[in-house]
Amino acid sequence: MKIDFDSTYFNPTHTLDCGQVFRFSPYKDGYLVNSADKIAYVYSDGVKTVIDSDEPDYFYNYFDLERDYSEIVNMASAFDIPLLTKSANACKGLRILNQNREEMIYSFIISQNNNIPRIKGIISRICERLGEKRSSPFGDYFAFPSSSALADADISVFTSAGAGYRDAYLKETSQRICAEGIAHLEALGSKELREKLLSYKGIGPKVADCVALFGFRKMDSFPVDTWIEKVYVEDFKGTLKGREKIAKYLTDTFGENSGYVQQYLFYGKRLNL
DNA sequence: TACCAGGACGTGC
DNA sequence: GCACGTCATGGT
Repeated sequence: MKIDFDSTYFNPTHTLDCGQVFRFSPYKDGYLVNSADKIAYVYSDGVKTVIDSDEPDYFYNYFDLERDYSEIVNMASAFDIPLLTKSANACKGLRILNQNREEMIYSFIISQNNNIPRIKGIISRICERLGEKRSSPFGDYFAFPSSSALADADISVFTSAGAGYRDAYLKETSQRICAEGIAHLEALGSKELREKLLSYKGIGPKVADCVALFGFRKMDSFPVDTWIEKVYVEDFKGTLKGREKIAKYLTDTFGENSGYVQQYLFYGKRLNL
């Protein structure tokens, strides 16, 4: 089943390449996108962006298609910060995804002190080895492993996939989630969720903010990594020391718009706009 | 070779 | 509470 959307505010490249998602690959005129155990083919002709999937409802929500991103771009421009205005207008089609929560937890544990191409490779190999094989009109693929599959796996699976020292974090946190589930996280407010996430092995402030933002849609989260730290120093002329203090300053400044602003700035800085 | 990448943990103070 | 060393791995 296909659904289409105005491509001005839905650009597959911007949306997938901005660092919020790690499981996608070029395919024909666009990309194959994997989330949890699902797959979609997304492509654009410059006028319409099309989602082709057996799970249209899931991906309608996944790509946040109910939201009007013209308002988001206007909001970002209104702050009158050069990099932010430039990035928001160059990346009008960047949308914040609603991703699978457990997948976000494990993916961003892997992301720490790592780079995006390598993160994608590690996740891909873990899916191949522990995820269920599925078939689709676009070919076979692997689902993201369940927490029980991760918890039961020998730790060497993570190590040999390239996870390095993060192997023990994956093992320990998957065992905890396998035992506790994550349903109790869903009702929490941003602050309480962040605190709870920090109690998992391998989740620190930055990873917690990414999980809260991309998995739980807590838009008052502002993940501060090396790139945002660079933005803070170079573009904001900030003088605060320490990522936690910088994150507090940025969430105080941008409030419920933090998540959108963060992605524009992160992607814009990486693209050297 | 040393440094960097969507940092977090353990220890010492 | 804060500072600091350490933790795999691949690319530049």
